[in-house]
Amino acid sequence: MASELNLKGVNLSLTASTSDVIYDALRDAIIRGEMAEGETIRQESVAKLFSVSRIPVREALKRLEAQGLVTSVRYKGVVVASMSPSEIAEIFEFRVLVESKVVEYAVEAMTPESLELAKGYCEAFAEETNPARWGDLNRLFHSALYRDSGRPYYLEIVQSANDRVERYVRAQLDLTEGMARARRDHEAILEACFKRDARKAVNLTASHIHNAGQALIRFLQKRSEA
Amino acid sequence: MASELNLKGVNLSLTASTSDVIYDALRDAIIRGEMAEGETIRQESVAKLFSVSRIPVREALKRLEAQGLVTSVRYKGVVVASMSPSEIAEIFEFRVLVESKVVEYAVEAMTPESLELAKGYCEAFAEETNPARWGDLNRLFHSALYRDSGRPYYLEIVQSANDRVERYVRAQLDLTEGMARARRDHEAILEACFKRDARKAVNLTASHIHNAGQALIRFLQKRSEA
DNA sequence: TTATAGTATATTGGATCCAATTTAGTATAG
DNA sequence: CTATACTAAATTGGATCCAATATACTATAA
Repeated sequence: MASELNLKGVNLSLTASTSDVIYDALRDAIIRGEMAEGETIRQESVAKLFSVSRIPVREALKRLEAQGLVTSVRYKGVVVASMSPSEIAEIFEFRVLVESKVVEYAVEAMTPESLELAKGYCEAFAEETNPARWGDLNRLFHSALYRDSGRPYYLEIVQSANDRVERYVRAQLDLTEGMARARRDHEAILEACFKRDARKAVNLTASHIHNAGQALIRFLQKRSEA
Repeated sequence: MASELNLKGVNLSLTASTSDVIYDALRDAIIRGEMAEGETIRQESVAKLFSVSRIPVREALKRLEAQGLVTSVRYKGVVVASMSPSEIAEIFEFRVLVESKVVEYAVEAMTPESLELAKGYCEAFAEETNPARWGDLNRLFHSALYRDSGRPYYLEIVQSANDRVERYVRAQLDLTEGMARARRDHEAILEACFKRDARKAVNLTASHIHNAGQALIRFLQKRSEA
């Protein structure tokens, strides 16, 4: 019957199958960095965790594979995908290209509600003391800025790209300097949006993402040398 | 043991599972337009076609769903995804943005082999009389131009975007004017690449995709009015 | 002691079976 | 004749079972 309930603005479709639930949970665990890269995901252990058979687990894993979040080897299993610095750098470069465009489209169309929403997340991000929440608030802030772009496909792609590097972004945010810089960047971007200064919002978004990527690469190289 | 055989430049990994084979076949059928949009795909009929059970079919369908090529409704089945003109227009706009960049990166790095390959496909495209082959040659030509970009992630995204609109592009190519225009565009782009004129190659690629998108939208609107 | 062969266990891929739900079809009431 | 309620068939989602393969372990030989 596809009944739905709308709760706190979150739309929970009751048509979700077990496989969907498992997909969401695994995706969440991966992008949050709760599973180490290279770690193999055992079908049986996931199945036990959710008290189901391996069938829906396997379907969830196929979807994660299609999204590039895990890689699979026949008769061996799937492992959490790991990315080389150059792969990460490429994704950040791509994000600069696409998210800049999305902001450009969004700024002129941005509703007062979206601006307020973004402002709220920006403040919450700046005030949040629990590092575990920074990643969420960071994404919520950017999503709020993008939502009025009128470009659902771009947003889908942006989400997918962000999923792949999310774990590294979070590691970067945990560095206090990374966090401080992100906070300043966010405030500047938000101000440009309030002023409907598309050009400025685009440039600030581009450099925000670019700089985050550069810092992240430096961080990863430092860590690999140690 | 992951043995592989390399045949005519195509790398056939023998590690492919049944589910992979089915995924490839269905994806191919969908993007070639061999299945009507909105058509529901019955698990059992696909399973019979490949003489297997529904299990690998379901896994293949999950992957297609993650790629956006089909949409699924619980207990009803999956249907071949259909796109509205505005969704198609968005993808073409996106392709202009991303593929232009890819060409820019590729032109300077393009090897003589890639140039010859592109030339070969360009000529084959121009001379091919069987419309069913135009779509393949069109994609092979563009892929040849992109392959030296050094941006595997961009290429992944470009492929995914093209998959979604491929069926419509083919319909457009079938219009003789569409084909004639594509041929001229290809030759001009190729010439710019041979001359290492990145700026020109970028501009030509952008307008090539842009114009194809515009023509396609007009075509679809005409057809819907009739 | 170490390397190798062989066996046992663990794990994945696929087939078959059952449950939940939808869809098609039929009968009945108005 | 049409609309509705009921039943049967078709279809999907999930569980359990079996086959194929990989990994871990053990024993044996040098």
